[in-house]
Order: sequence, then structure tokens, then C-alpha cells
Amino acid sequence: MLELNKRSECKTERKPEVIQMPKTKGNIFDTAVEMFAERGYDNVSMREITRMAGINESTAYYYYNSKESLLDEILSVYWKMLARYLITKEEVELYLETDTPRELLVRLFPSFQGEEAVFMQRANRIVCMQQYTNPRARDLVMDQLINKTTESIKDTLDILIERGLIPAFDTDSISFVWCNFLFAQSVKHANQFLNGDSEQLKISSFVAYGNALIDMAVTGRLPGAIL
Amino acid sequence: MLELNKRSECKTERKPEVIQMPKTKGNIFDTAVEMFAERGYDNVSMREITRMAGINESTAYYYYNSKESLLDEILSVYWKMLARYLITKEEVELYLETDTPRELLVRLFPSFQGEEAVFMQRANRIVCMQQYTNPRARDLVMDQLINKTTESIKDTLDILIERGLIPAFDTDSISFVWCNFLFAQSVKHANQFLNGDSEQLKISSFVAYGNALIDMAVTGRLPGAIL
Amino acid sequence: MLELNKRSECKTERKPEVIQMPKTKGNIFDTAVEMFAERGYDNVSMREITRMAGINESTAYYYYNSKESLLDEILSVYWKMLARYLITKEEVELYLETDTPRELLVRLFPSFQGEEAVFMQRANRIVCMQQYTNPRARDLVMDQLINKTTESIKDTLDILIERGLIPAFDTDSISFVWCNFLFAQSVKHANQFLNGDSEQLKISSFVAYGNALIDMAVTGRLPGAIL
Amino acid sequence: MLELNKRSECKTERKPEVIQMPKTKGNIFDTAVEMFAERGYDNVSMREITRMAGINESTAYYYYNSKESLLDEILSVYWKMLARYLITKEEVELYLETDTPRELLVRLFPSFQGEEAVFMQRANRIVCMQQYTNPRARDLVMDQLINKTTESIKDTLDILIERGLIPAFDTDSISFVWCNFLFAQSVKHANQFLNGDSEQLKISSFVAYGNALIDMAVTGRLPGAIL
DNA sequence: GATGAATGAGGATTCATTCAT
DNA sequence: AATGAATGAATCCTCATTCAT
Repeated sequence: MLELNKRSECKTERKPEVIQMPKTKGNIFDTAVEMFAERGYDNVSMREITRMAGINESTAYYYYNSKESLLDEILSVYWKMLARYLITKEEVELYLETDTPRELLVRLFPSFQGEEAVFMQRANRIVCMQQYTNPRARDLVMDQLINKTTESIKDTLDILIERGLIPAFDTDSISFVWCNFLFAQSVKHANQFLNGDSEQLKISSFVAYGNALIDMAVTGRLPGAIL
Repeated sequence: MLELNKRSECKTERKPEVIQMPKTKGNIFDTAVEMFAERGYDNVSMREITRMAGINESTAYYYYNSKESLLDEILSVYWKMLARYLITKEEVELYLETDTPRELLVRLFPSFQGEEAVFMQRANRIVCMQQYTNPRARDLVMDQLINKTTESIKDTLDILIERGLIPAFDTDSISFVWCNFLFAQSVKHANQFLNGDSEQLKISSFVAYGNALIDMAVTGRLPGAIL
Repeated sequence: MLELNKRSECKTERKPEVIQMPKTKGNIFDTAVEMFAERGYDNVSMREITRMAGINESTAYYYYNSKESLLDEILSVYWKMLARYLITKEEVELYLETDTPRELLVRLFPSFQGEEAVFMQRANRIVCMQQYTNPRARDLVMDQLINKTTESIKDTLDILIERGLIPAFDTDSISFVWCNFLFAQSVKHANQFLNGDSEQLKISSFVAYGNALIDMAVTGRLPGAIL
Repeated sequence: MLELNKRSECKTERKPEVIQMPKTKGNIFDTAVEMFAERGYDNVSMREITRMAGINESTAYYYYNSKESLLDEILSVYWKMLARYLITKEEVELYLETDTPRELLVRLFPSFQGEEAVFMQRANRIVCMQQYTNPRARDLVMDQLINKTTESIKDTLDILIERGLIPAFDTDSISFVWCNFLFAQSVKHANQFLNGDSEQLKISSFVAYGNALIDMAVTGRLPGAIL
């Protein structure tokens, strides 16, 4: 059976490429990510972050010019990690050597593991919150999370159709709908985020309806449709 | 041609039922809506709102106990207006006397006019921003914007299928995908919102892909699908 | 046995002479007394008083020019009621026709009944709190509560000695000590005041040690002294 | 002649044990003590304190979390200084090696010198004002200023009687009266306090009547009593 | 690297009071 | 006699940031 959250291993090497920082800086960064995610950028003060991190308030300014630049770095790291996980045309070709169409389509649902997953969840929430007021967060959402993802989906579908592995249909509109579905999930996910419970978040409906989308793509018709 | 934003008249009377306030209170309310929408609740001070509204800061506290209660009222009004526009089963039956299936399905895309539209756009943006930190806004999004809408879509599709007006399919998953599509649009809409430009917001893609969803429902297959 | 809080009836008529006010004014007055006593003049706002009294905030200003003038009236009424209860030389003479020395001395301990007692308790607390910052309250304490009372005690003792009803001693210092004892009790009383519990305030120690003072005056020696 | 305010030296070492603070903090503390004493906690704003202290308002919040915590510290210091000056049984025994009974009894009247005296006077006034609304101040008055002092007086009298140095009498009631006398003086003292004039406060009556109390204890009879 | 001290600007909110009605 | 609307001034407090050390 299909498992949305366990993606088969990547073919192309993806070195974790962990972002290296001095210990204190990392401490500030991590604490900020956690607190911003929990309560929102505007509702967390530098004082609170540094107090929670157990360091002096002014020390934060040794590493970050301003509160905003701290947020910038978080967005930056998030952007980079996201980018590493978008599937390119070349990768699709590669995967197709071994994947069935269903297996390939599952890869279109993002999935992170371990510490990375925790960071991505938090950063996702921060970005969702900030997209309305922070131009960089908005770009991130619009460009990376939406346009690039739509493109990636469309590319995958196009290749599958081209190879006759799934029936032909208008991939433009379907990739748009598909991506918006993913985006809505990510917003809802961010929305329901409660620190600590993050693990227990019910993603069952997400999985079920994600499968519906894959079904549609593979069959060319609505799930359960009797034509 | 299909027009998503001009819904044919309602059968059941919907009196505008404008929320009445004293002049000054309305002034505060409107200014707050405008400024919160533009820059976010946290980034707008009572000082700024009242200065913009041309009244004394303390006057705002004559009408609202706190900044938060001002936000509460905005959410309240938004909730009420939204609720008025959700389609019930009874209304679906009524519409079906004259509507074609396509016309009926168009009604599932919310549409506001004039001043109301301006308020709804702004309030939508405020709600989107606040859903992460304000429990009431979160409830509004999760319950009203998502659950109730999904239900409304499912009801409509079920009735159409029951009457044999569209092919049978799994309305559960489709209404879920459909609603999430709408929700994603509303978030993106909020996201791109720039005061003044609100009118120029490109909704063409929304319309195009909205039509794709309607097509799917009417035909039971993916748009352009060759089975 | 001696009962400090049940003073035998006054000989001279003391008409209750209730201070008459319009209903609303009395309402404001009473509410203010209650709230000032409970939480202190500075910590109670006109808004709170009028809200508690169930009238409009500005109505208070129809009857009182300012918050301070409301306090002034309270002090005024308190002053008048206190004055009515100080024992004059003439009254001492009158009482002596029927009282034993002990009975007469008991009269030196102030005692109020019923509603009057409630008001006096509250007002006493207000005066105690305000004596440090409000000149009128200070005068009230220093002049009325201390000097006049001391004088009244001294007069009584002098007459008793003059008539050979108690041994001779230095009434100057004893009336001073006596009055200061009373004053300390009144401050402690005010201090321990908790609205609602006012009735249950333990005055047993006050009574016991009040009796000690009377004993001293009647015997000329310290209570229990073996010379 | 007896001098109430010059207590013969302590036997047991009492190191001044001055409370040390950073300069600015001390500045805030001192200014606050002065201003609170003069005009009352509620009638002095942080703005005024810091302006008077010549520092920025927010600096005060660097050292004190709130206005109330500033008051708390004042009460704390006052409490500590008071505690250092209560006479214990052991000290009474010690003093008795050299003191006459009168000299010993004089020690029951508190006496501070120099800067300490100024602080104690001010703090005493603050405590007197605050005792009605601030639980900590109330405890301070009731427990430290009254109960502990009464106990200290009783202990001293008991020892003197036990050794046959003064006649036997009921030390319970006398220590109660005595302490209440002291307390009344302290309240009156606070009451009459006018900044700058503090030095000129007439304490003659206090001394005179304090002597009366000592006389009573030493002779067992009322001052000037002819039995 | 890290910190303690300090600050200017601005935050929400309260308050006593006024005035037209 | 009573009130609804409005306000100026002040309140406590927070915040991001700087700077000398």
C-alpha cells in the first residue's frame, strides 16, 4: 500500500549539508525558531529569546544585526532546505527507472525526517505567519512553495503522460489544483501546530486525500467515478 | 461564458442587514480593519488607528475595552457575513429549479460585491494573519472556512449525483480537495493583498482553474482527459 | 462584668440626625465609602464607583465637583459623627449621678451601633489611609481623634480624682498613654479590615487590655501589681 | 537624665551590614524612598522618580521589574533593619550586667542614628501608608512592629520581675499597652512627617510619656500615684 | 566572544473631567 | 436630574538596540 510519508530513498545524493554555526549562534537560532514558531515573530522579544537561550540579551547582537536579520536567516535556511527537496525533470527520469507511476507521484508530497522535520515544521509555520507582512516570506511562499512546486508537479505529470504511463489530461490545471491542495495542507498544518503535539498531528486525512489525487492522475477520472 | 464573481441572484431573501454602529465607533472599526489588513494586527498601534481616524486615542477605549476586543469585533462581523453566504441543502434544491449544474456549481465560489467585498477582502487577510496566534481566528478558519465549506460542497455534489445530473464519484475526497483549493486561493489572495491595488488583483487563474474543478465534477474525469 | 461595646444609654439626647441626601447622591456616597474603605482612595476610580452604583460616570459630577470633593464629604460626615460622641465635662457630671467609676470609664471607649457602626468602621479606615497625604484627614486624626480624645479622657479622670472616687495620679501622662492605646487600636482595626469580615474582627484583646487600663485608673497601680 | 534617643552601645556587635547596590540602582532606591515617603506610593510615578534621579525611565526597569517590586525592596530593607534592632532575651541578660533597670527599659524604645535614621523614618512612613492595601506592609506592621515588639517588651519586664529588680505585675497587659503606645507614636510620627522638617519633629512629648511608662514599670504604680 | 548598563521611542490602557443634550 | 460622547494627560511598562568594557 502507498505510504505518503515514507519516500523511497533518493537516487541522487543529498548530503545533509548541515548549516554550521558557532555554538552560541546556533543556540540563538534554534531558540528563535522554536519561539517564533510557537508564538509568532511579533509576539516574541529578543529578551525572551536570549533569556530562554540562557545568554545575555546583547550577545544576540554580536551575531545578528537586528531581530529582523535573525528572521532573515531562518527564512534563508528554510529556503535552502526546501530547494533541496524539489524534484527536477532529471530526477524524475532517474526515478522512473525503478519507480512505478504511483511511487513516483508519492514523491511529490514533501516529507522530512528527524530534526530536519522539526525545523521544517517550525519554519513552515513562521513563513506562513510572516508571508503577509514580510516580503521575503511572501516571495518564499509564492515562488518556492507555489510556483516551483506547481512546475515540479506539472513536469512529473507531463513525463508520465509522454511515456504513456498515465492517461493524457490537462496537466496545467491539475498541477495547479494539486499544488494548491498541498499548500492548503501546509497552512492548515502550520495552523494546528501546537508545540510538543507536533508529532501527533493527524495527517490521516491528508494521506487519504493525497491518495485521491494520485488516483485521479493515474486513472484520469475522479476517484470512484462511474462514467 | 462562466463568470465566477457574478453569482445569479439569490432566491432566498438576504437582507444586507448592515451592522449598525455609532459614527465614531464605525470610524474606528473601519480604520482598524483597513490598517490591520494592510500591516497586521501586531504592527498597528491604537495610537496609529485613532490618529488615522482623526480622533483621540482614549476615545477608542470608550467603545472598545481593549485592542483585542476591537479585533474580536472584526472577527465577529466577518464570521456573521461569511455565515450568511454558505449555501444550505435547502437552497441547493431551490436553485436547482432554474440553475443548470454548472450554474449551481459556480455558486460554490464565494463572491461579495461593493463595500462588502472590500471588507471581506480585508477581514479575510486579517483572519489569515491571525489564525496562527488567535484562537478565535483559528476556529473561524478551521470551522467556518474549511469544515462548513467542505460540507456545503459535498452536499451540493451529492444532490447533483442523486438526481443523475452529474456522474457518480467519491464526493468525500473531491469536496475535500475542492475546499482546500478554495482555501489556498483565499490565503494567496490575502497574501498578495496590497491596499489600493485590491481591485487589480488578478483572479484570472483562480477563475480558470475554478472552471477546471467544475468541469471535473460535471464530466467525472480530469479536464481534457482522453481515457 | 464590664462590657466595653455596650455603652449604657446616653443621658443627653443624641438625635441620629441622619445626613439627608438625594437618593442618587446617597448612592454615590455610600458606594464610594465602601470602595474607598476596601481598596483605598487612590486605587478606586470614579468609573468603578459609578459603575458599581449603577449610574453614569458623569452623573457623579453633577453632585460632586471632583473625586476629591467626594472624599471631602466623607471626611466631613465622619468628623461630625465623631464629634457627637466625644464626652464633655458636663456629660461626665451627668453620668456620675448613676454610673460607678468603672461604668463611666467604659464610656471612654467609643462604640457605634448598626449602620452607623459600618460607616464609622469604613470611614475610620479611609481616614487612617488618607491621613498621610490629605491635610484634612491628618487634622481629623491629630485634632479630633487624638487631642480631643486625650482631653476628654483627662477631664474624666480629673473629675473622678477630684471627687475621690479613684486614687490621685498624673492624669496628663495617663490620658496620653490611654488615648494612644485607643488610637493604636483604631489603626490596627482599620488595618485588619476586610470587607464582609468586619463583623468577625476579634476585639477580645482590645476589650481585655482596655479593662487593664480601667483597672489601672481605678486602683492606681499596674494590673496584678504586688507592691 | 534619661535620654531616649541615645541608647548606650550594644554589647553584641551589630555590623552596619549596609545593603550594597550598584550606584544607579541605589540612586533609584533612595529617590523612590524619599518620594514615596513624601507623597505616597500611589501618588508618585516612575517617571517622576527617574526624572528626579536624573536617569531614563526605562533604566528603572532594568533594575526593578515593576514599580511594585521597587516598593517590595524598600519593605524588605526596612524589615531587615528593624529585625536587627529587636532585643532578644539573651541580650537582656547581657545588658543587665551593667544596666540599671531604667537604662534597660530605655532600650525598648527604638532609636536609629544618622543616615539609617533618615531611611527608617521614611520607610516607616511608607509602611504606615501602605499597610492598608499592601499585604506585605500589613504583615510587617502586624508581625514585626507589633507582635515581635510586644514580645520583646514582655520578655524584658519578665526578666526584671524574676530578678526582683521591679515589682511584680501583669506583664501581659502592660507589654500590650506599652507596645501599642509605641505603635501609636510611630504612626503619629509618620503622620506628621514633612520632608526636610524631619529633624525638627517634636519628640519631647514622646520622651516625656515614654518616661511615664518606664516609671510605671519601675514603681508598679501610676506616675504620681498616691495610694 | 560576551556582557552589564543604559536608553529613546513607543506600547496599551486608565483616569478625572467636560460638555452638549 | 442624568447621560453619552469625547478627551488630554498621564500611567506603567516593553522593546530593539547601542556602547563601553
